[in-house]
Amino acid sequence: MNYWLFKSEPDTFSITDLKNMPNKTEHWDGVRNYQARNFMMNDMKKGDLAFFYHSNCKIPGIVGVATITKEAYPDYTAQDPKSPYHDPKSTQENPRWYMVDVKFIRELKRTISLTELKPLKELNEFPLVRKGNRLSIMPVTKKEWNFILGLE
DNA sequence: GCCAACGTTGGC
DNA sequence: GCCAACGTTGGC
Repeated sequence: MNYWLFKSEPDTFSITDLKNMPNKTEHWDGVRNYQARNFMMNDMKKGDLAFFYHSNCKIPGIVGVATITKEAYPDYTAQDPKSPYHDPKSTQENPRWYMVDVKFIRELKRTISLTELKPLKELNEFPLVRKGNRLSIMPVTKKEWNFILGLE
C-alpha cells in the first residue's frame, strides 16, 4: 500500500466538503500537472491512504485522512469547454488528464500546520516542506506517514 | 497583494 | 532541443 498527500484550497474544496459529499466521496478532478498525474496513473491503488492538505489559506496544513476508492480514469472536465479545467488538447480518444476517486476517512484532531512540519528533520526528504514545491499530489513514505500521524 | 519558484509554451 | 516569456502556485 502507498501513502499520498493531496493539496486542496479550502475555499474551493475543503475536508468538510469531502465529508459532506454523498458517500463521502469525490472525484479528484482538475489535476493539470504531469508529475501529479503520473503518480495517479502509475502508482495510486485502491485502498491507498492520503493526507488531505489545505493550501492557500490562513493556516496551511494537514487536516484529515482519506482513501482511494477508484483508480485512475479519464478526467472528463478536461473535455468540457465550460469547465475551468478545460484543456482543448485532451480528447475522448486520447485523454490527457486523469483523476481518482477519494473518500473521506476522518479529520485530524487538530491541524498539523506546515510551519510545524518544516523544521522537523524526520521530514527533510518530504516534498511538501521543500522550498518552491508546487506538487498538488505527492507520495508520502510509510515512515513519514507514521511520523506525521504521531504528531497529531 | 506580493513575489519566488516552478512548469509549460512556442519561436527559432 | 534550447530557452525566454509567460502563467500559476502557494506561502507569507
